[in-house]
Amino acid sequence: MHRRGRRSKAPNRDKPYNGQGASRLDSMHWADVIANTLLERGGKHLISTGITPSGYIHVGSLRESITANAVYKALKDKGADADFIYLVDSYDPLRKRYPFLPESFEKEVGKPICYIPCPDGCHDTYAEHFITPFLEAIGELGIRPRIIWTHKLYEEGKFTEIVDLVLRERSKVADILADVTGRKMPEGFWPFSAECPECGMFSDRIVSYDFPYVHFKCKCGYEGDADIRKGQGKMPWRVEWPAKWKLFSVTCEPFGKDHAAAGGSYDSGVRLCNEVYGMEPPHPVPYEFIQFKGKGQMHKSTGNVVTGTDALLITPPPVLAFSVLRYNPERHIDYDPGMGILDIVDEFDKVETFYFNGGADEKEKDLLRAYEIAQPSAVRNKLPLQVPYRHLVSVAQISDSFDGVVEVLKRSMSIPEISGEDMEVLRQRLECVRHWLNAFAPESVLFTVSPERPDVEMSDEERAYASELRKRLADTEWTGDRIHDAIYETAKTRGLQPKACFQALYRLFIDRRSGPRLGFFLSTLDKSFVLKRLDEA
RNA sequence: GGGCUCGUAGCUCAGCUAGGUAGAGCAAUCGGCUCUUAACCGAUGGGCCGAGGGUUCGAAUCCCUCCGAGCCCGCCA
Repeated sequence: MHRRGRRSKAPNRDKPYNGQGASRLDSMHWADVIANTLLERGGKHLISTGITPSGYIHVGSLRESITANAVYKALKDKGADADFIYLVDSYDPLRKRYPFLPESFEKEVGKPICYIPCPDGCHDTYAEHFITPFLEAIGELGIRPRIIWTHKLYEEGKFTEIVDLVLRERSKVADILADVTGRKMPEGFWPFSAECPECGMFSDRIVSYDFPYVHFKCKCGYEGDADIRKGQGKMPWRVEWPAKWKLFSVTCEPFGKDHAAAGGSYDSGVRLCNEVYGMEPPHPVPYEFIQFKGKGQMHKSTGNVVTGTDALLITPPPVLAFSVLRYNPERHIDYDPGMGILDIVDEFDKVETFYFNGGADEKEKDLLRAYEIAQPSAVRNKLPLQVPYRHLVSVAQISDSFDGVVEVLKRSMSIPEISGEDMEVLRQRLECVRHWLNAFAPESVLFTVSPERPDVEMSDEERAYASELRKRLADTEWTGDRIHDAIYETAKTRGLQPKACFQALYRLFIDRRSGPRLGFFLSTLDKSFVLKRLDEA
């Protein structure tokens, strides 16, 4: 069905890239499928998503933004009238004192996070403290929705009509919730909690309603009125979520599978849309969570998580986006922050090559599209410089400075010159490699070139070998191959096992018994440094 | 009690919404001037497609059942 619609579009409208621009491929990438479904509904489109920034925000939430952004981009690519908003649920109460919070925050539990102070004193509020780095992170991914703060919506009275509606229809709302969740609704259920001016907590002990005032009693003993026009209270989650759909006319929303379960909040939202709000519910895009391999399930509440920011520290942004976009949203992702990350970058580079140079087969077209959508900004107009990521892992450990790394790369890969754009990519990737080496890399790939001769024992034989190798290398062209040859040649003439020679040299340079391919490795080092070290053997 | 996803080569997964002789990457093995070491190039090996049944001329692909793994909902968000 979507196919027909797609075929009717002007074929090969424009041809941005040499032969493989994926945007005009018959991509059936899931983002395009969703976009097509939305287009069949016609009209304007609003993608909405959001979060309650109650703690450190993990990569799973990054998936939500990446997913929403992909649909948004796909719509835009098809010329649709589309917009994308991100709702920061800043008016939600702090659920509990999370382990990462000081004890003093015990008294803040129950208050809206927009009125709780920043735990580190670096932001104006608790909510800002946690959402700011997250928004910066998605910004790096090129995701820039309109940011909307829920507490402001309440303060500005945007929800007034809807709150009035649900209060008047409260028995209907209660019936729907009871029906969907299968639970018995409490006696005096009101779809509203008032914010107590006395203690700052929310109270759901509502006594009566007479527009615009909700009369309530607080646990703290306070009794009074809350003005629904002035942000003096809020709807509960299951009611508020569809209220946002109503307020903004949301047509599509990605959400975690927790909301998607039968009887979950999407189900009740749909019923409320149909039976109370009188609108068509948004097209759902349920997505599965991302798990960091070997780290167990992540939970916002434990604080013991790999945050979205952390993920970006070790993963180049387009690569992270790509690694999410390549899978269907409902598929769970095991994100391997260990060696696996090297594979995913390699995969990304391979797809990148296909994108620009062609060679992808039919089945890989969706990957090309994923690559395209993953770009934080416009797709480059030709194949970017690709430095094998694994090579970068070695080089990063040889030189501390960026310039030094560039130097080594130029020498070991014979790259004539590097464009500004490529330099940026390189810089970004190098940063990621360094963070990865610090935090996630397995011990087996780590090494340090000792600036001074390491305190290792060398046998007479090994010393003699080093001495002869030094002589030979002095006249050797400084390339990996030649050095490699020299190492073997020397071993041969002295009747030694190459293995033993390798180990001796590794010990001498990095104080280990094994390491990166030796010839290439030494070629990345300064020649006089190498000769000097051999002298010191 | 209910829902979702997954179970295909050692690992990560394609292929399954157009049923027709099993794919990729990584790993492994072997080669690249008598040279094992984590760049690069090339080659090779490796899978009764979780199990059982059904539909079909034909099923990894569709249907049913079962087994196994993970997660979520039935508090709150």
